Amino acid sequence: MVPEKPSLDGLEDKWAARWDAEGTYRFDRTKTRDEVYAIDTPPPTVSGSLHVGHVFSYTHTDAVARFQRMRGREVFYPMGWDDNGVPTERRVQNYFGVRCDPSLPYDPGFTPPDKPGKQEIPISRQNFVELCDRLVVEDEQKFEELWRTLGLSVDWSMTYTTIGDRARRASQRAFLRMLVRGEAYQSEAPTLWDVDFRMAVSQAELEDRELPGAYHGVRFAGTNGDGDIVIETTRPELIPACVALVAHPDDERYSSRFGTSVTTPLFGVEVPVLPHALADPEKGSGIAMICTFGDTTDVVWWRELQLPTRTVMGRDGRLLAQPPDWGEAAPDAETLYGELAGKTAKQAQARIVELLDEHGELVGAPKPITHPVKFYERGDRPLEIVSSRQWYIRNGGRDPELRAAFLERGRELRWHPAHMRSRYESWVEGLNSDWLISRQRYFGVPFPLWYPLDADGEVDYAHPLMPDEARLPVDPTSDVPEGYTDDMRGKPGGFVADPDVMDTWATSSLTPELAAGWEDDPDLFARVFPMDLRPQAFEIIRTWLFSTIVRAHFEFDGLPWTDAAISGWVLDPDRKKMSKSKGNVVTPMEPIRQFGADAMRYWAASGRPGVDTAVDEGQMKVGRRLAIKILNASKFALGVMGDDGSPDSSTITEPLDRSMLASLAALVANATTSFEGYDYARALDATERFFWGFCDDYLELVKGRAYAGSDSARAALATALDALLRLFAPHMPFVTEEVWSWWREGSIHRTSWPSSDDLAAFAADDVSVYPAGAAVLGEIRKAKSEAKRSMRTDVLSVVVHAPAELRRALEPALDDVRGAGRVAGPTELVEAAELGVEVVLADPE
RNA sequence: GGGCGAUUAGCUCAGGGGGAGAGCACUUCCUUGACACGGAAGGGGUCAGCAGUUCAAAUCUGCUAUCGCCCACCA
Repeated sequence: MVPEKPSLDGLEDKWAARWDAEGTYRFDRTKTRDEVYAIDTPPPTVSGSLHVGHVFSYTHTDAVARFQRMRGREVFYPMGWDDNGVPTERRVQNYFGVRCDPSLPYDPGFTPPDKPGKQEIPISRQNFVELCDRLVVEDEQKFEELWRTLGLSVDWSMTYTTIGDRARRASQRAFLRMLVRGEAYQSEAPTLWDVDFRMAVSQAELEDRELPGAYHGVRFAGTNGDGDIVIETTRPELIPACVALVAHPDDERYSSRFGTSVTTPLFGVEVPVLPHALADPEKGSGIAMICTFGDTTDVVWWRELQLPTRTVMGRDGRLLAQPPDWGEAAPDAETLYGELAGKTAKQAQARIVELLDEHGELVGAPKPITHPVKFYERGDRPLEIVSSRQWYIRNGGRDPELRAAFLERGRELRWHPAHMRSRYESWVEGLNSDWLISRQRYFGVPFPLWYPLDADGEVDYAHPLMPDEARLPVDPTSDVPEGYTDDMRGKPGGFVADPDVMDTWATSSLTPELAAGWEDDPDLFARVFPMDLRPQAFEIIRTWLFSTIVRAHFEFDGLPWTDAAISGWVLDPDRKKMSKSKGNVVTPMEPIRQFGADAMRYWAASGRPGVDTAVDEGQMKVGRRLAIKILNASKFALGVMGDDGSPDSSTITEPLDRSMLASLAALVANATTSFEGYDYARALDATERFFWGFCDDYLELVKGRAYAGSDSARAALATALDALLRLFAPHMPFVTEEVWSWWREGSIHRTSWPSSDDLAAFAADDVSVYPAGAAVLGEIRKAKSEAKRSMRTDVLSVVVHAPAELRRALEPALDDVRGAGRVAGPTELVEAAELGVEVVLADPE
């Protein structure tokens, strides 16, 4: 039933509801692995705001999903919600005005105030987690509404979260198995530490920021009559933590001093002068002080030169109240240290520079520089390095053989676009430590471990108590290890819980296992794992993609998927990266309402795989225009072709019709190849190009014959419309479904992708009739346009000058050209080297 | 410092050894029986620069410049 005046209005709501009611995208779990196409959907961070970036990359994946579904694969397309981790924790704090205090007991009757007060209310860990759960549900609904409006073909009965029972169970089970196999281990070691979050941070969460600083020249006095050595440091406040000086072994300025010692300024602590290849003669004065710990190089030196530890930096970012163990020191060392104790790094630096100056130990004026400083990606202050006990997962950072294995996994994986692999490789090659997975947070998956206490109440970390897998998930702060009772918690001879939670990536790295029902649903798991596709953005290759490979490699000795499709960034209209802090984030619902979901998807699909793409309302308008064109062209085709739902290809006899279908066959082959290579954009581009030509030229050429009742024209229109709607369906699911419903049964999204086989009867035909007819018609239009006349103007005569080949191609289409061009008089074909058309128009009335 | 990508019309971008392309914007015209939420036609480019390979280079190779991103050891 074709409407009088087709419209895009309301299509999103109408079809989203229908698809939901009819289960159009429901996963059929009777299918076996070889019939399934499984997608490891990125679970969006629900505490984040809705963002056009979401629309962009999820549309790409959805187009691929729809293509695969039409190709006959049963698409496993679940949706996850990432509600685990620091962003959610922060959001809950701000939203409810609360703060987690794990020492408090659970209050079952606690309700947060309507509006957050000025003072954060301290609540127990369990109360905090409950508020997280509550907020997350609200956020998930907003995302689901967006995805449904956008037309994502996910099976909404197959959702998962990264903090729910299943996720905690899977994370804990995976961790325990790694612990047993020796792939996870704990270690007391210097760790990058965020002093505001009071949390250890992994290499993958670091970013460098350029900060202003200054080289301070500082004098170290020689011992045994040696001269002074002047070092340059950007962190003079760490002088009390100095354990040695170090210079390059070949540096002649210092080679005579190796093996001697100097004393630190102010504190008079004797430290050795040592050679090490990592010291850069070009930097500063070429000799550096090693502190425990100012930077990661200090850690290397400290470890390789086996230096003592003199800790001054506290976990709160302030200098410790007590000085470190210096052994021999200047008489007033402790007094001087007292000037620094309790100060932040910045405050301590200002004070120690004054002290150095007063004591004449400062050489020259500080020289301002800017230098890269390591930050936690969400943090506000530079990271410090503190020694702490943490859990690690081996990732090849300290093991060349394992590193090679992960590089090999990266080569097994098919990357789209291919060059994205180099980001993976450079990351893996640059790893310098194992993956630190413990976080000193409250909201997350707890480590499922307890530690025994000996008779003196000392914790025995070397012999963690593990729960049986059947008990998972556990919360060790409320659950009790086998063989103990709750009243033994914290008592000598009893036990204590591991206080930490896992890094959010320790759970996210299991999304394929989680979505597939690992161990919880073995039947489903066998049908969908390992998966086909991981779609994701390039900036989390080092985290999400790599860590997912690590987990599957250890647990299943294989890749978690065969293909990775890496999307680019969405930039704001001025091509700046969008970020909350810049305030240039474009929210997606408004433009979807304004232009329509298909138009929004069109914009997204026009962004090439892996290429950064700017938000462009112009492209959305073009998409809208295309959607409207599909409605109107379909209306026309259906209007003239009768109710022929299944055209008989044997009636298509006209060379023009056959020629058009021959080029359509080529288009189908092209779009199919593009989609198979995950290039949705190229598929759409080719289809769109064909379609506009089809509307401008073929529909005009065939119009007269179709009105006159030509069986060939009608069947060709039906064949072409059928195929074109299918080709557009992955990109523009709403408008194609709407048109499909005018003349076909069922959903277009459960029909098959057009194949070259469908058009095989025409594929061998001469494609040149159609373009020849179109070219001459174009010349006639041009003549009318240049004469500033209406396209309705009658043509008195036409002389076509053309080479023989073109004339031969044109001949069978001539009647249609004459009809479409309103040529009333004679048409003559003349030999010429190039196409030229003489057109004589009727006089204006 | 190492790596990846980009540089094509005013703008946004395709293309990838043999005619320089699309959309937007711009100009002119057309209310025609699918479409004014239209349509037709047109103007506009030293394909960043230099060198090389080739019968032929926007395209392949090398170098340079500029931009973006990733990585790297904060003295």
